[in-house]
This record gives sequence, C-alpha cells and structure tokens, in this order.
Amino acid sequence: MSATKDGDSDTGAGRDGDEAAVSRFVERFAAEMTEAGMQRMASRVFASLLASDESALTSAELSERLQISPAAVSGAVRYLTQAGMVGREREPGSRRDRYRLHNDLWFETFTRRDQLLARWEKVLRDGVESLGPDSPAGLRIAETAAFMQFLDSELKGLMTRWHAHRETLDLGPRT
Amino acid sequence: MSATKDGDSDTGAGRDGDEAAVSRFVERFAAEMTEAGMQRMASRVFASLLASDESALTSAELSERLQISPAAVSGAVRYLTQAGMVGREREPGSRRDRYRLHNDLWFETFTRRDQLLARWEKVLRDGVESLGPDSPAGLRIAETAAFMQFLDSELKGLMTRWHAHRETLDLGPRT
DNA sequence: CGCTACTTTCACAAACTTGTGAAGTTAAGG
DNA sequence: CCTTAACTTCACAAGTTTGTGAAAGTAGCG
Repeated sequence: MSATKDGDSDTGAGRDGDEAAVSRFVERFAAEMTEAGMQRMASRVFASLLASDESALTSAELSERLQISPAAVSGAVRYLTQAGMVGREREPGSRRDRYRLHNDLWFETFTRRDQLLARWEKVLRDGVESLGPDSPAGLRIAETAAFMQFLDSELKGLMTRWHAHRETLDLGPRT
Repeated sequence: MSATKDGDSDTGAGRDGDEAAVSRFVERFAAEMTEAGMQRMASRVFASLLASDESALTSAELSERLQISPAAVSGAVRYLTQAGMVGREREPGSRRDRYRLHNDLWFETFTRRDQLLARWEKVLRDGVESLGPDSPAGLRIAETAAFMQFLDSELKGLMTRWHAHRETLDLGPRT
C-alpha cells in the first residue's frame, strides 16, 4: 500500500521506514506523553523528532507530517525549548530553522527535574513550620521533604549508572 | 484575622497548626502539583490530606476546608483512588466515608509508575519495528526503550534504599 | 536596497475541562 | 419499612486551553 514513494526522496527504500507505521507510532507515543501531562502538540512534535533519522526536522517538515499550521509548530517548539527538551539551530546559509532533540536527551530532561524537586522541598519545609514540627502532619510532611531530597541525591547516581549501562548495549555511537 | 479558636476543638492549641498558615501551605503545595500535571481539585484534596493530623478526612471536612461542593470532592476522590494515591474507608457504624492517604505514600505512587513505564516501553519497542531496527531513528528509539527498562529496574532498589534511609531519620514511627 | 522565504505574534473560534446545583441512589437507624 | 444522612451522577454554565488564519516581523539573496 501506499505512500512509500515520495518523489524527490533519494535514499531509496523508505526514508524513515513505512510512513503510515511511523505516523502510527508517533501518534501512539505522543498520546502517552499527553496523558502524562504534556501539551498535545508539544508531545506530537517531540515524538516526530524522536522518530526522525536526523533527530531534527524543520518547521515545514513538522507542519506537513503532523498536518498542523506553522503557528502550532511555533507554539509547541517554544514550549519544548523552554523545557530544555529541544534545541533550535539555524542552517548556515538558509532561512530555515531546524529543531533538534538534544543528544543527551534523558540527561537534559532529568537535569531540569531536580530544580522541580528543590522547589517542592522548599514548599514542604515551610509547611512543616506551619503545621508545627511535632504534630503528626508536620512529621509526615517533613518525611515527604526528606524523600524529595533523597530523590534529588539519587538522581545523580542514577544517570551515571545509566551512562555506564548504555555502553553495554550495542546501539552504536550517539547520533 | 486569627481563627485559631474553633469552638468544639478539644486538643487545645491549634488542632492542625495555625489554620491560615496551613491553608496557605495546602494551596501552595497543591499549586505545585497542579503545575506538574495533576487536576486542580485532586491536588488540593491530596494536599489537604497530607496536611491533616490523621492523614484522613471525611468528605464533609474536605468540602468545608477547601470551600468546594460535595460533587467536586467526589470527582477528586475518584481520580485519586483510581491513581492509587488515596484509599476509601467507611467508619463502621456510620454513613461517612473517610479518605485516607496511604501510609506508604510514595511507595504506592511509585509502584504505579512502573506500569506506566512498561506501557511506554511497549510502545517504543513497537516503534523500533516500524522504523526499522537499523535506522538511526530505530536505534534511538531502542535506546529510549532501554532507558525505560533501566529506570524500571532502578526503581526497586531506589525504594529499598529510601526505606533504609528513612530509618536513619528521627521522624518517629509511621502514622 | 528591496524581494521573498521563513517564522512569530495576535485575535478569535472551537473544543475541552472544571465545578456547581439538583436529582437520584444507597444504606444506617429508628 | 420509612426516614434521613451521605455519597454519586447528571446536565449545564463558566472558564481555559488549543489551534487557526492573517498580519507583522526577520533575514538571506539577488
């Protein structure tokens, strides 16, 4: 069925795999991310980038693949760059931007996470004061704050172990 | 205004700490959770329970403290119970339900997390097929799937370490 | 130096979410 | 059994969010 031919494509056999199947994957994965709390368009853009061979696409490509307006791409990209999940590059002699997934994808994402944890911890520590440090509720909240702190401290080691573990997989060098 | 007196309160000095301060904490913490993606009312109910001495409140108490209708409480509680973050108890000879934070709060929450991870991993593995396991995109997605699997495996050890670490804190026995 | 290709911003319409009052359901207690 | 307290469901109003087309900004390239 369908679609594998694209006219000016040059790498031959299905440049990013079977288009329909890829699109299905993109939508499925995006749906999961959306359910986990990310904006819909941002999820879709992210998933598209993840599923692209270059791990980078231009605005126009995104617009076409996802069937959305340039404005929607713009909005999604703003969100993703602010969240530090995607970088923007200008191709030297051209007026196109390319949006690129950071290589160290999950590292970047988790790095931000600890700022979040720090904020939560702060709010919780203040809460202990409000409730009285010896009340049951105060103690429970102190425990929660301690948990956040613990998580924060664990994150570093976790990423180190991931990088080590990653080496043992034969996934080839980073793209 | 002060509000510390509440008429039928019996434990004396501010049953759950200074009411205004507690409410402020509840709202602040709930706001953080909301920003992180949880529904507003669910966040507020959760925060209220966290800040209550019993770690449990009745529907009426929630309704009053948060100034929301019973219907809103009902909706929030449904969400929280489905997410496994809150349990429902019926007080024996009474028609009131009490909603209770699970003791092992964070353990419960993280336990669910691995189901989420498993789902993501599944979607990703399917994606590898769609993209071709040898394409750059396929490899990247395989790496992502591997990361999810890695995270899942780490979670167990993490919670074990947390429980150990928790013992070293003088927070008294579990509530 | 102006043309043109690309991107962003803006105002608005559509769609979804959220919280409410009111009616409906269940079960304790007389 | 009947009453009544407590919870749930339902339909809807209010408020947000989301995505779009159109206009305005930027910057390559002739």
